[in-house]
Amino acid sequence: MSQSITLRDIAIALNLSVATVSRALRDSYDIGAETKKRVQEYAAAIHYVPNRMAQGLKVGRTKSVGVVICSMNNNFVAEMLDGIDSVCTSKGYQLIIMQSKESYLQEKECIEWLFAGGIEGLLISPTVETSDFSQLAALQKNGLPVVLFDRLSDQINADKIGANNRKGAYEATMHLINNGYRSIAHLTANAALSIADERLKGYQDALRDSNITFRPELLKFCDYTNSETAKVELNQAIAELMSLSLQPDAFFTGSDQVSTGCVKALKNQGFRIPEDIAIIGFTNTPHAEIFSPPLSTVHQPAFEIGQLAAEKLFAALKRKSAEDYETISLHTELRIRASSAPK
Amino acid sequence: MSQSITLRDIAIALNLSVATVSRALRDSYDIGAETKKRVQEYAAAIHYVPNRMAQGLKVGRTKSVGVVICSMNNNFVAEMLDGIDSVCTSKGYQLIIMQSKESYLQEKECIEWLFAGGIEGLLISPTVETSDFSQLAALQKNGLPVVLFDRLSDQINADKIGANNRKGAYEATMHLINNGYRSIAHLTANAALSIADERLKGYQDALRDSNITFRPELLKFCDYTNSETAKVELNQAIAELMSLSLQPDAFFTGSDQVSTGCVKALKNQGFRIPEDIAIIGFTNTPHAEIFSPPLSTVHQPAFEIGQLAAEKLFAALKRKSAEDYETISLHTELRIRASSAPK
DNA sequence: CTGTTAGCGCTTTCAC
DNA sequence: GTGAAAGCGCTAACAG
Repeated sequence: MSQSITLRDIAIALNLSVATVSRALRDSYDIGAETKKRVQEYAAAIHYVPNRMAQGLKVGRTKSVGVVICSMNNNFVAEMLDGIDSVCTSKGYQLIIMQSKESYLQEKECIEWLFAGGIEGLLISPTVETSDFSQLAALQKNGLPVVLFDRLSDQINADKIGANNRKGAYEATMHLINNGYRSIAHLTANAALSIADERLKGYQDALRDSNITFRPELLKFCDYTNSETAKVELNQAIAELMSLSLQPDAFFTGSDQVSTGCVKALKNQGFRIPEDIAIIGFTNTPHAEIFSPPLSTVHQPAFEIGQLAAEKLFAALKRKSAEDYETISLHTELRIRASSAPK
Repeated sequence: MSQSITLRDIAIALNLSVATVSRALRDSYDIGAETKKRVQEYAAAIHYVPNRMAQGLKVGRTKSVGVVICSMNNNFVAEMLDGIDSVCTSKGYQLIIMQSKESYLQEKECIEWLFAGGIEGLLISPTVETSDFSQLAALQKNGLPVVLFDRLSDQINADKIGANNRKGAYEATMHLINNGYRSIAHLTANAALSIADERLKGYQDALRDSNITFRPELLKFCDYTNSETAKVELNQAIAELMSLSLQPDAFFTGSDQVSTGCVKALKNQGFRIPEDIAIIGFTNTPHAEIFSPPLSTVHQPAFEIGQLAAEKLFAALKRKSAEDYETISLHTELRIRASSAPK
């Protein structure tokens, strides 16, 4: 139990009242310059830290915002966080990051912890499991601005910032088709994710527009919640696809983990890219260009998503009475490399 | 300003006293089952969240620990955080992550924010700029357990968990020497970092033990604090090295960013790996095996570093009177791939 | 079983 | 200019 230094300690040491010390530290007008200096120097010397719990209790809320993400174990999320961070820093707000690890329960606890700790706003990218948004809605009603980013949901009314996944997926699939591929498999993340669904739709749009019939056996969902089983699952999915009588000639992969995982698995199983199988994937890995072969990607404006989400949050913070919610989709960018070279 | 629901609100609504409501929610022994149920159901229905600032003020500190890292924009850090997270979750503690962005000032603010918010322990990997540890020391004296991880420092007495960087660097350099390379350049991160220093020492140890004279012109520091200038700096460093009359035949790279950056830069400048220049680097990128060519790496037990650091923290939390500090170095692992094939 | 009361550390009127 | 006192929301004696 850490015994912190309190205002009272300083007051006693300096033979002043608690009120005076408080005012001196907050640089209040009506405190003698001499006293002010004495107090401030003493406080600095003993590394006094005001108890934010007491301060927050008294004064309302704290200059901080919280963000809840599932995991930051990939570059895409890290970039979004950087975007959020840049805005918060410029506004003089502290950013508190918590991981939900794809667990709805853990997510609830994070949200509660953050709210109970006095954040002024919340940025969240929900877990796969999350379908009940009543907790968030309740907090919103209590006046807490909430912004969803990346993974969005219709279940809640709020500002939402994400990538235009459907369009990105459409373009990626079209690119493969234009390069002569016709049997395009789609490997993607957990079906419950909004982003997975949108990407699937984009993929199907492209097939339809190109008069290619959608073959359900070419669609594989890989649950990347558990990274231990994920690898096995992915390897199996690929094995199944590649033993089809009508083998696919290209993969469109719908997530970061699946994309890089596929390249790894394909190489391990002895397939050549793009000769045996072409591939393009949704991933922001900065290493795509030094893969063997360089990996074509659908690149998401991760930093911008984070930035915009944070800006929306601060805007909502300003106007208090939030009602005119907005959903914004940012454009993705096709980065064509050797892995999807013309057939 | 979010207006939260308080115990008083519930008390009034249910015609009870605040104390009774509090006890009912904490499932206290001496509350009627009926009342308890009524209170709990009502609280859940209106999504009551206890104000942690008030709670913390009253009861001491909160079940949470803080971690301050510079950036989580790389896999190594993310893995360490996962290690920390796993321990915290199993102990029922919340983990609050804050980024210092290599700024000493920002770091100070993070630490202050966390402490003021009532964390019970602190895990920290200091910034490049950090040389004054008096803030941390003061908090320690106030009873806050502090554990350093990855980036360590002699300037403070605390538990410290890191990789055996010197040995890892020694092994990597030896590996290159054993494979026939003699002009081994060392590109590494900011000189101020303890880990950079240790890796440099390991590199020099290996040269000495192999009777190869250390050539200062083969040593390049690349400041990766600013990722915009970093790329330029790295490209220039490589250009300088490769235009030496006594050109290097191998690189030993001392950090995550430098390692992958080097591969990129070398390829861009048209050098073949390992024919023109071999390379082995300190990095935990999960993609090393699908690089072109697959990149030899010194792999750090990132998850374990995080795990051990967190365990040390909880141990210190238990015994209160921390004094017998320990520094633990975990072994790194050489992962030999094609980029450092025999000359 | 439930209510009353005090106090955690801080800020902020209101006195002097 | 400085001090005294109230109160933020909560918990924990102490009463009843």
